[in-house]
Amino acid sequence: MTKRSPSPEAVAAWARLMRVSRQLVEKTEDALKAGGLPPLAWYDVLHELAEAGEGGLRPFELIDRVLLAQYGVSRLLARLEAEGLVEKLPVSDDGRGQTVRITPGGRDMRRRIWAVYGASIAELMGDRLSAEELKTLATLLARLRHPPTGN
Amino acid sequence: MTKRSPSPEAVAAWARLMRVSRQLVEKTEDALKAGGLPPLAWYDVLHELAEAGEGGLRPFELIDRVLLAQYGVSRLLARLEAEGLVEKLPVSDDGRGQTVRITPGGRDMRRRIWAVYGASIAELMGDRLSAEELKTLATLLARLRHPPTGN
DNA sequence: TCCATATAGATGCAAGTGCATCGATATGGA
DNA sequence: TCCATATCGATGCACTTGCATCTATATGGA
Repeated sequence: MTKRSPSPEAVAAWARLMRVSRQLVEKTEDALKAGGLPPLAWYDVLHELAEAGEGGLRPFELIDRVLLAQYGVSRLLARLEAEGLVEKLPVSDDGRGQTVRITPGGRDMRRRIWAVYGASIAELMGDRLSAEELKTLATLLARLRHPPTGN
Repeated sequence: MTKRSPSPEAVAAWARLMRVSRQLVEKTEDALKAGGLPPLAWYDVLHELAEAGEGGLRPFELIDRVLLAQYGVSRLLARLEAEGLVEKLPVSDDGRGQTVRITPGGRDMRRRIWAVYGASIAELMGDRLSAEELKTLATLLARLRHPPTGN
């Protein structure tokens, strides 16, 4: 099988995507640090758990949602639990598993992170592109998803 | 100062951008690993040094180009040197500094990485969006750069 | 029932990263 | 000239991540 070459347009778009996404993450992480808040990954997990409600989520369900490896989820949950932001409950019908639920403290932390995170998004994206442009951008990016029919 | 809230469009575009960029990086890093090749960051540095030619670059010049912290560049260069992919030369007019130059082995490695990297870009971007769409995407992303007048 | 295999989640170890700081040289002003 | 300050690059230490593997439980077929 022969290796293919990307078009100049594909390379240019790739380069922009790599560079800009890293810049935006860095800016946002810096803002969180400046506010004495934990990294973005904590927000992602707390957000998913808040959405999930009282039923909580199984760790393996978090893996694809937050795009973290299995051991990454395991260790992140251990840290969140140590901070009292989530609690782990045994699950009755599967002795191997557990259910992870957000605590009131976790909801509060999620809110505090969002105050900074949301402001960062507003500044870095909302101020720079119109609503129409943002929709176009999201649509184009959606076409790059993996798997193509997924999220 | 009051914290602002991002528009739904900004949040949606942000979420897509974060998720897709991470998926693309992950896919590409996986392809490199599968080929027994080093991470993307190595390519970035080798690419910049190849572009710079025989004159090479000072480490501090690499910092902004590859979006790495000072200590990140320092240690990455040490690894590249240990692999014989770059060489460090003293610079006559500044006793603190050095010039880093790519070696033939480094150029070869760059080529080998590109065979996989380029194919990955072609598959992940070129196959999914038209040239027009790629241009639109790159243009929109460029508006998110930091600093706004920069790269 | 028993056992081979699969799945959920945790973890030891090596490698990478962030932070703070260091040593060395440069620079500019008194 | 001298010294305070700035810049270049490296590094010790703590923490995080990746990889491989482990333990424990579940499942399905003979």
